[in-house]
Amino acid sequence: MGQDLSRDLPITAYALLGLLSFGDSLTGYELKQRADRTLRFYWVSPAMSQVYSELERLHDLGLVKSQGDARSTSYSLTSRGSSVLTDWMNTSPVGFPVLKHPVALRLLLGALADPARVTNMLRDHLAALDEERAALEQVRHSLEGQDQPGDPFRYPALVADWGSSYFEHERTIVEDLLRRIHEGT
Amino acid sequence: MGQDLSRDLPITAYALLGLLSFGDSLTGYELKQRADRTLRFYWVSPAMSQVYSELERLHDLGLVKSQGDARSTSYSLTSRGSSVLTDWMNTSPVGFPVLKHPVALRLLLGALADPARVTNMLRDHLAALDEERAALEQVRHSLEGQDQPGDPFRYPALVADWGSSYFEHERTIVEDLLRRIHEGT
DNA sequence: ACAGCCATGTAACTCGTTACATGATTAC
DNA sequence: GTAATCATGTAACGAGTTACATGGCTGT
Repeated sequence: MGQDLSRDLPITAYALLGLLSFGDSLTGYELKQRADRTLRFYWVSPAMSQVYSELERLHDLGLVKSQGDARSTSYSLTSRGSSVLTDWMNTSPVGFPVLKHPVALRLLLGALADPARVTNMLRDHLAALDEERAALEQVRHSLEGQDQPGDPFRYPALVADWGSSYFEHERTIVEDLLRRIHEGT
Repeated sequence: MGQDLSRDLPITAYALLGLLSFGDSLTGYELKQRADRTLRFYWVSPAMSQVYSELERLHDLGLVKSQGDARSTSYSLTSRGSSVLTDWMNTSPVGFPVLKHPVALRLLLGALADPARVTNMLRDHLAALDEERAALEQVRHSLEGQDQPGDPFRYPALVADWGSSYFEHERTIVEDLLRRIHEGT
């Protein structure tokens, strides 16, 4: 029982530690909500069941401590957890982003599909993009007033701006593509 | 033996079928190279071993046919493979992109890291971005002359332009972030 | 001779998902 | 009372990875 301390954790584990690094104590359920609100834009929001199993592992490793009963347990970082996370931030190899883009993948094969399907797909993507962007901007607004240098949410604010700008630009690209597809017909 | 025909294939299987939909016949090895050159920008380039196992499954399902011996086997689409792929293009739910962005994830937690580390990370990301973009633009150039409406590589060209524009914009965002981080210090 | 590429696979393993199951608390 | 939300887990499974193993062919 327990975990092999010599093995590296998956990045998702560090991400969850990161979500716990803002000073509060969260239940698995709340942690999942926070992941849905923020983490999902730059990483992935793990399934509920994975949140619980990951918390169990982190607890076994002594990186988080729990309080409360079986009915409702909340977790917070231990000092070891905090130092492991800081160490990961400072020394782990970063790597290049991986994008799984089902719209681009299908556009690549656009010749195989009904032309109307391609157009609809891109239009639907525009709508989805707007929705996601609105959700992200809501998060961004909730950080206002605590987003200046030295404030606790400065970095989350920077990342949220990054995401917004990404969504905004993606919109203009897709609009462009729609135009190019139609002028050529 | 054989595969359960009622089950859906993973998207990666359709992606591989898609790479075989340009009329030629490829070995597993060549298919992996094509994935490394193109697919990796919008999806993921599967490991060598997965390419082989996926090809075996597609063969079992009658979606690709093989020619050659055990020394070197090349695969091409069957008409069933082609119609399954077209059907997937026209009817499958598309879904929103998933981005796993280790740089953004770490920037979110930037407060925990050495400030120099954050800066270096972003600068390294700029360099990596330029490399990736150069690779993609090389692909794009190889499509020139066959990228007009009606040409075989029109859609791949559109997607390559999408990718280029994405890399370009990501560069400007990161440059902006670097500026914002330094003016606030 | 030796390096590097072409080519094909097997085995073990982890991550992460979906489906399932349970029950308490809160709001209407 | 009943629906939604809060809360926690188990089980089965699939996708995809890394490590390993093999061997032919090509260029120098």
